[in-house]
Amino acid sequence: MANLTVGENCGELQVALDIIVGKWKPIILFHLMENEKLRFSELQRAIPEITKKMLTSQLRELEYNDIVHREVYQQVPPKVEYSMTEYGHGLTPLLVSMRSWGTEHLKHLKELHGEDNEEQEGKAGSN
Amino acid sequence: MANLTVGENCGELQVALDIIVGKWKPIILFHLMENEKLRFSELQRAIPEITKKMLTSQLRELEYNDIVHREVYQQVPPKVEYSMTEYGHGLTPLLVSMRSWGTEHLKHLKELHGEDNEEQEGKAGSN
DNA sequence: TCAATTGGTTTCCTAAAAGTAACTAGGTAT
DNA sequence: ATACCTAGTTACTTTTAGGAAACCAATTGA
Repeated sequence: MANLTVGENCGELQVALDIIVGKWKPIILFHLMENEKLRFSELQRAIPEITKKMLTSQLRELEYNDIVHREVYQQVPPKVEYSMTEYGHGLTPLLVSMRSWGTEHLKHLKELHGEDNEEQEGKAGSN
Repeated sequence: MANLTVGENCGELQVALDIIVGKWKPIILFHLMENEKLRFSELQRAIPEITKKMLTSQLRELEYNDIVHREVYQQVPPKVEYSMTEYGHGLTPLLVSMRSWGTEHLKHLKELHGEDNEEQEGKAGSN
């Protein structure tokens, strides 16, 4: 992981970030945090906008990182269940903290900029 | 912000994520957390690999979100100082927690996969 | 007169992330 | 015989993030 050399101390933060960024990972994780076990198709139904490809790839990355467990039942039609690992549950407090901070920040932003301008959202629009 | 409708409860997490993702934001934030005030050029020197364009855009987003303050001195050659806002300091615990978690996770990954395979790093290499 | 200074902006380009849609296996129900 | 089911994979396209390099303005110092 090349970014480890970037900063004196922030490579580790990137490690944490890498696990939860990816447009779909947070919502996948919250569903798994709330549900104990979910089949592939249940996740698909819970997150209708996600494609199979994305769901698969995000789950595989989470599996690689030992955050979720993948249980394959040898039967037809196939059945695969996903669940948080014991280790993965250690991520929960962080996720919850981030969500709380985000909730407060939304309010803060509305006070600052008003809730009208839904366009720019801080991405410094030009370029 | 379209993602607010994605999940019942994870849009807020995305809000938090949006602020700290971006290849350079964490390191910028850590420098500002440690330094009280830094000029644009000091940040450039502190993070040599970053381009002006990236530094500018990341700082602007942080400024929009009231995390950093931008102070312009009307003089030539220009002088601009960046610092964490009071509000921005509220982000520090989260950043520190994420870094800690990342540090531990690196160890965990090495136990699982060994420290040899530096290639894939969980991005599920095929496609 | 001309280079050096700072804090940018602008245009163009590449690489990575994400989306679309078609295809697959193998057993079951019609 | 054929359509349907699940949990994917594959090939291709679009979108977004990020990078390289040139340009700029106003003043100072040589």
